[in-house]
Amino acid sequence: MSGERYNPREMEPRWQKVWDDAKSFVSSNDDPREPYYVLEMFPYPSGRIHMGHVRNYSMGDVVARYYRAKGRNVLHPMGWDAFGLPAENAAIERGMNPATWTRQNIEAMKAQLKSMGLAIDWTREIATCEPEYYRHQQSMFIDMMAAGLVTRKKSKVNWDPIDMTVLANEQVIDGRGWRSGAIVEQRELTQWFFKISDYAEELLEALDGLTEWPEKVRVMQRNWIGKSEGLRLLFELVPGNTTAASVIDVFTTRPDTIFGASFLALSPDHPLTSELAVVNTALTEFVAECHRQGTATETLEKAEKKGVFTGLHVKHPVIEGATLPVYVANFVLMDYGTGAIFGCPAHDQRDLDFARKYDLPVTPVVLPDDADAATFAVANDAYTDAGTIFNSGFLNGLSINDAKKAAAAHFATRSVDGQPQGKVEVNYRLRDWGLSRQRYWGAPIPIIHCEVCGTIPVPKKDLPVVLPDDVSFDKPGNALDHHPTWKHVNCPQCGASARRETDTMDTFVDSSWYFARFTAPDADTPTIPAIANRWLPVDQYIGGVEHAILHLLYSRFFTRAMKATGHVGLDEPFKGLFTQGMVTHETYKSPTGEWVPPTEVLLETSGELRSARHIHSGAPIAIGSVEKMSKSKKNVVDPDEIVATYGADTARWFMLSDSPPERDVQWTEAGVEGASRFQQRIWRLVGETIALTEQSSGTVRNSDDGEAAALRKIVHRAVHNVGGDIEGLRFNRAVAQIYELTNALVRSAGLVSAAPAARIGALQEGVERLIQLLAPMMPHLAETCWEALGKSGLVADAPWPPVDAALLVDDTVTLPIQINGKRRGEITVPKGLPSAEVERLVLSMDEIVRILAGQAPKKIVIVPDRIVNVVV
RNA sequence: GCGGGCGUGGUGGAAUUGGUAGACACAAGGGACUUAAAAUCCCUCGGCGAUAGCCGUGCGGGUUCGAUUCCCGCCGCCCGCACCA
Repeated sequence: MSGERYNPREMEPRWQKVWDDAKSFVSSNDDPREPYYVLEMFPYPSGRIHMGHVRNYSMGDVVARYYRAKGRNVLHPMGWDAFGLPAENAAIERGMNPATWTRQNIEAMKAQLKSMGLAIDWTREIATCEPEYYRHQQSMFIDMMAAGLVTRKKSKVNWDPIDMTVLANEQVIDGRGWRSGAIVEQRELTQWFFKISDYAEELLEALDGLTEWPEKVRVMQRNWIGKSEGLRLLFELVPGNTTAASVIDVFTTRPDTIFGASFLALSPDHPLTSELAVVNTALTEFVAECHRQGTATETLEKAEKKGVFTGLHVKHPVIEGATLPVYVANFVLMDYGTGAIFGCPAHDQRDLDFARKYDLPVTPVVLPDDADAATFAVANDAYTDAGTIFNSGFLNGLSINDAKKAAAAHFATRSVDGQPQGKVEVNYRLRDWGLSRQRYWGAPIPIIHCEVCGTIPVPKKDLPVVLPDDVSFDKPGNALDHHPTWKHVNCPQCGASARRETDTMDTFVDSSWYFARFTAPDADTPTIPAIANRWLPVDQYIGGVEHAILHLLYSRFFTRAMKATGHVGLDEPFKGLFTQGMVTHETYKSPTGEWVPPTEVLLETSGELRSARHIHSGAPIAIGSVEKMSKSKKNVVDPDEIVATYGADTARWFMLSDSPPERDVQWTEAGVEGASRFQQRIWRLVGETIALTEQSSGTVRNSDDGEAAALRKIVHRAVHNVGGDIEGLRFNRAVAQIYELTNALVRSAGLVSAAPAARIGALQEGVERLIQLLAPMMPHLAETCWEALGKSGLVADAPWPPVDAALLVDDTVTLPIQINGKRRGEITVPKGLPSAEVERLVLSMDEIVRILAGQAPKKIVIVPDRIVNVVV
């Protein structure tokens, strides 16, 4: 066997079959060992895996295989986020049934994933588009409805005119649909909502407990929930106004600045605005203009603060006899607070811009600590920092915080319109989760609309509500709604003819609980709570940061909703979260400016200079910037081709090397070649080791010498470090450790032939450990080597090698010697040698005596077993 | 604008609580083997000097015996949010 190159194309399928036949990665719910649940975000079955998947699943697989070796009962499943629009688009473009298209894609991608040799329990595979899955989702929807977690309401919603469906707030990015990129319109529709806002405070507070999540994601969620504490304040309209309303309700976080109020402003969408606009044409025009500008404009920040006076005035709430004009202003949002504000120009930049434009008074009421009350004035920059309240009657002299409290207390005791004028209120930016989608390829919402009985949940015995197969997509819009018979049913309560809900659920509902379904994928109920509670929360969840809000926030809510309805017993679904970086690649452009795929580019180097030309035409190619792999820039590398050329292990190894996993990794041909060479190097090392062992058979293996002892130390250290790095998800460092160990073993193998047999024993043991360390990352190669070394069983089943703690510590230590902080030499001394002794040794060294040249040290700093610094 | 992160050789990146900066890898250069190539092996590889010297972790200060690490002030890049009252 030695001398031959390792052939991954031959060995990889072989081991995949062995693992399959041995059911190596099937996990049992009855296994008494401590469970460990590792999960990568399940893929959308687009038809082909991409390098991002390879990176994601390589990481998860290392974790899964490592904890298996550590003796944990590991759950590492895989499924398909299988509902969604691309299937419908394929149906429209190719006349294929969405189910057929999706199932074909799943088969193709499953074969690709299998070729990666992942340690996945395929017996638990689920696809969200199968009735066996979504029936439970429908059942939970009904439970959640009964628990008051679902509502149906008419509201302004985001309408995507290309995908012809409603989108949740979280799915609108910069005013555009997250999938289609179309500018989103506002429409009034009656929709189903999950009451996620009921959990705003809980979802916010629990973020502090998610210590194994990236800070970045927690901050993003915190901002998204957007808590602010303030005061609801009623302003009385001055009698004689042209409206039936008697008060305007305002939300503020700065009640301390109330004495500086100089106007009120309503949102263009405020009900009072609409009422007044009926008779006020200037206002009507202004509102229309605001709507034209919309929310899509990216220059909102720079947009001029504009408004129209309504003709109304309100009483100033704390200055007797004073009134404030009421405007409609373009910068006031209807969907935050009450849709109305009071403007305090001196201490809010927007209010100041507005006041300057319309010549409204600017009265400072917060005095900076170093300013003079007699001269302090606000010019073009509002003062928003700390200070003392002044110009403010009963609030004078207070700090901002004390003044907030005092103002709140004041308004709580005053009454307007028969209610307290001021009420402390907490506001959240988080809106309820609109889940209705006007599309076919999703889980049907299990509701029947009856003229007599109203909206009635489908009785559970009638679940699932199955999507019809015989649909046509010849008309735009919702194919379910166009189906000739599907929606016509009888009311389950009164029997009268009724209409099925034709909206389907947002696909983010599907992905909000799949991790729980994996724990009992064949159960008759959505979960088996005792089993789910044992596996959950997911110990390590791995995926892209693009789901920081959408999927991860929804899942956190849904888990709570499942708890409220008795399906699980926990709040947080993911204990550890890791967000991996993207896979990038150089981009290439032809002389005519077209993108050229890497497969058509021939790279050349002469010295440090790199150039490229077209592989066929020879035309020069410009090497462009490094970008995320994307079809549009054609800088994608197909995992299938990599697996076919180099094997899965090489691809996995490269994905784990060099770049820290949370950062982007650049795919390069040279890098893959390097990974492939390393694979061969391991194989040669194993071959050499076997040859050496055979030559020395019969000699005593356990005698020892210094070389062998040194090698053992290196090996144990590597085992210790690699384990720690995998647990900390520092795969790049684990890889570097393995390289170092390999280098040491190769060196040792080169020296061993003329050496005592003891060294062969140490070498052989070291190589076995190396193979075990390698096994989570290059599992096929590791099995091949394990077998060649004559080890019984699979390395996949071998326990993680124990570490002899005694071998992790040295009995001597090399101390750097600094003179005035600069390294001037080193000394090797027994560990723990008293400082006085170290000092004596150092000062007697020729080297040091020479450099000191007779100067007497002022001070000698000795950090035991660390460093010596001589100060002169 | 607000929030988060980052800045180290030609490149990706290492560096416990402040303690030998540049591990490991890639690229490059030189050499060995070979008829040749590939593969493999050996050597060099932060800069300037080239003797045992000096400088060096974005820039400028500071704290310290000692700073990539801590503090203050700048500059630059990336990501997220963005009229949130």
